[in-house]
Amino acid sequence: MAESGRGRPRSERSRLAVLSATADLLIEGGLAAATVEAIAARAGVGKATIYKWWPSRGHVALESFFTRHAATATIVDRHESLADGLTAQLDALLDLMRNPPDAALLREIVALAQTDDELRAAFTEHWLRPRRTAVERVLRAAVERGEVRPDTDIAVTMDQLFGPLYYRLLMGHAPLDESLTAALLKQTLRAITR
Amino acid sequence: MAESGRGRPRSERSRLAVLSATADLLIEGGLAAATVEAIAARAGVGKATIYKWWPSRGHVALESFFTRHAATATIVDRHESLADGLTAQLDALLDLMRNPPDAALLREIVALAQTDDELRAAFTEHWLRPRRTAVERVLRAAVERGEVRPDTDIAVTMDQLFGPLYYRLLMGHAPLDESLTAALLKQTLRAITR
Amino acid sequence: MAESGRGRPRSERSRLAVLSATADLLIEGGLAAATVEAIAARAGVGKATIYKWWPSRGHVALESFFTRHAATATIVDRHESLADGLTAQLDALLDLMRNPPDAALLREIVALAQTDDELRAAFTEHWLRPRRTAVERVLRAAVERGEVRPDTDIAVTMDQLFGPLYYRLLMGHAPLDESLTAALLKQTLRAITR
Amino acid sequence: MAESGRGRPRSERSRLAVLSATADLLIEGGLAAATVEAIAARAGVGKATIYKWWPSRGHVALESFFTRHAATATIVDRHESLADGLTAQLDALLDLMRNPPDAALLREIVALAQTDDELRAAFTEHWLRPRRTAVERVLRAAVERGEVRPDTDIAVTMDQLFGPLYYRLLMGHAPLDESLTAALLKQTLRAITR
DNA sequence: CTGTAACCGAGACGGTACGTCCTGTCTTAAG
DNA sequence: CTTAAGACAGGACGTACCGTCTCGGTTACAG
Repeated sequence: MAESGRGRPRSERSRLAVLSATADLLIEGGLAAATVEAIAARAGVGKATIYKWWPSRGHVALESFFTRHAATATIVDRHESLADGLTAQLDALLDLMRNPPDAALLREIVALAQTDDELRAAFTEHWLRPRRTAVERVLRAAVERGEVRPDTDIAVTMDQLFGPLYYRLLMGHAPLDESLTAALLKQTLRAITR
Repeated sequence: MAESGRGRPRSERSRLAVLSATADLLIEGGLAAATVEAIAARAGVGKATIYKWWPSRGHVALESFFTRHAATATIVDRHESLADGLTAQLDALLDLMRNPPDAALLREIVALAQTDDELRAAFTEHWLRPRRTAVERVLRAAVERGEVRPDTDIAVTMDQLFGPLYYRLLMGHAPLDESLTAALLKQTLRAITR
Repeated sequence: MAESGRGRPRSERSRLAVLSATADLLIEGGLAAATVEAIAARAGVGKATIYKWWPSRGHVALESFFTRHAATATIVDRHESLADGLTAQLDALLDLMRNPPDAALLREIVALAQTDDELRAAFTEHWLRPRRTAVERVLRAAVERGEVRPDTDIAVTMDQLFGPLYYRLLMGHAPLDESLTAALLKQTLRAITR
Repeated sequence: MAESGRGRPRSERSRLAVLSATADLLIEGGLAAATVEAIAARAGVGKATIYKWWPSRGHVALESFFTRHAATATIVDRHESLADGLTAQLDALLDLMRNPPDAALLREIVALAQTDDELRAAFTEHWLRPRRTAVERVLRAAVERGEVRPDTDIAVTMDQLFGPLYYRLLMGHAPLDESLTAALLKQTLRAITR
């Protein structure tokens, strides 16, 4: 009953200015520099405009981060072997984590998400889920082919693949070096294949 | 000699008042409530005294947290079997993570540590390391007994045991239920035993 | 055009709340009690708002002080005789200095002004200048009437009228009693009239 | 009754170190830099030692200031003429006020004295009084010689001589130039001589 | 083609916490 | 009993952001 389309529409111009300003600030000074005030000033946008379209600065950063890394989520979609499929996903994530600016941002977003439930949900939904879904497809295909034991707990298996990467990223107790994904994969395959 | 013992000595009374006030605030409102200002006010202590002895509020919270959980680090010290030794450590950590106040605090400390290198180092050193050391001892003993393959990467194995717990704690993509440690253990043992 | 009138306009409500809170605090505890923090708290205003519109707490106190004493500056504006004109101005200032709260505040403002150039300039401009201008007009009129010697140094004459009052106020070496202005006037008239 | 000479005597070494450190700090950064903490640190003295022997930092500064300017108080002590005696005193004070570091310190001491009654008393007693006494002696001698009218208010006369100097020093509304004392003297003599 | 609703930039607002500085008091060990 | 050292409680400082608000002005659909 007339409710849509009335009034001035959202300015696409502002949306892009915000995301671009945020990306710049993130590069220059990390999430700490991407305050709402700084973003608004740099983008030539009112603070209220930001609050109107994003729930918090974390969401803006997240959207900016997603935009840059949309591709890596869906790397695996072909009839790859189990090992190749998993390797592709893990290496893509490891590469990202080994790029200092990306790693810093990822860490800071996870940090922010600990005190911002909405952000944590968004991160889980739009960052973790696609990657887990891709890996899950690979694993389920291998189960069907009989390569992987049918009683395997898929969720736990994925946690044992991804978990160690985030664990090292966040805690810094051990390096995220190139051999890591191979070692993870080796042990995991031994655990889940017949 | 001389140089030490000069001047008024540090007040143990204040130290305890700070830690006690912090513990109260953490319970009541989480890390967000444990501001330096609130701690100082509640403890009847000057802010400068806090800054003098702790580098940041995160360290105060960390010390308060450690004090409460000092015991769990060294649970395993007997001639336990491989499975029992690992289970004991993992379950102790899982129990802590399943206690909402502890879980919330742990998450917030990890979050703070992402933008406070000194805090991250302290957390790694005094929280992660003792637990990893205990598990490492169990694993090495099993290697020597011939239970575990000698070419096993101990560090990666520990990451596959602990990592998934922190991963689920921080991301919230899956529950931290009682069956988790069992599943982790089952897969890991299959991967590392002959 | 444009550029002015942009953004939310300054809140008159806040301005008045600040001045009123300051006046209260000055009465209750003198300038020492009128800290920026206390003013902000009492006025229900953010500290930043105070810093935005006043360079220092001294300026707030000064404005509050001015508001109360705006009238006394322009007492003399009629065709008064030389003696009456000067007496009116001096007595008005002496009355103020003999009122303990006003005297205390005046002393403290002068004190603050010694380490705050901007405040000293504001005090000179908005407190001293109007009073000196009024007296200067009286003196110049008397010069034109031939009552006062034409070679009289007007500035020094005013310093000899006002100076002793501030000198006694600030040093406290002698009382500011009612006979003071009469004595000052008597000697000064003897010095400057033919 | 044994009461004196017990225990360690006051350290003259410390007293001098404090005064010397204060003098240095006053030169370098004015009274603002001469905090009790800074003096103690520079002098290699405990803060408590300062508080034990001086009521406030203002008194330390005052003593340091006095030490440097002890001479000027008693310039006049010979059988000088009225004009010469007054001129000598006024010019000595004006010279001091025209020396920027001295002027700044004098202003700041007067400022501090507005909120420190003990300091104001000390300043009046040891700074103003000797100078006023010297001038008073000159004036009274002139009265006795019949040069000055016997009904002259000596105190007010001195206020009209000294007051304008402090007034200009503190308010800065007019310069403290060389002609000032001459003008003051000219008018004052016209007012008080027969 | 005019009214009106939703948007926009600018930026002021009340708040909260920050980390620093200084005060005046105190608690040691050394002399 | 004084001293140097220096820790202590307290309190104000001036700054930085937060998230909300109030302006004047713009945009575009609806009547």
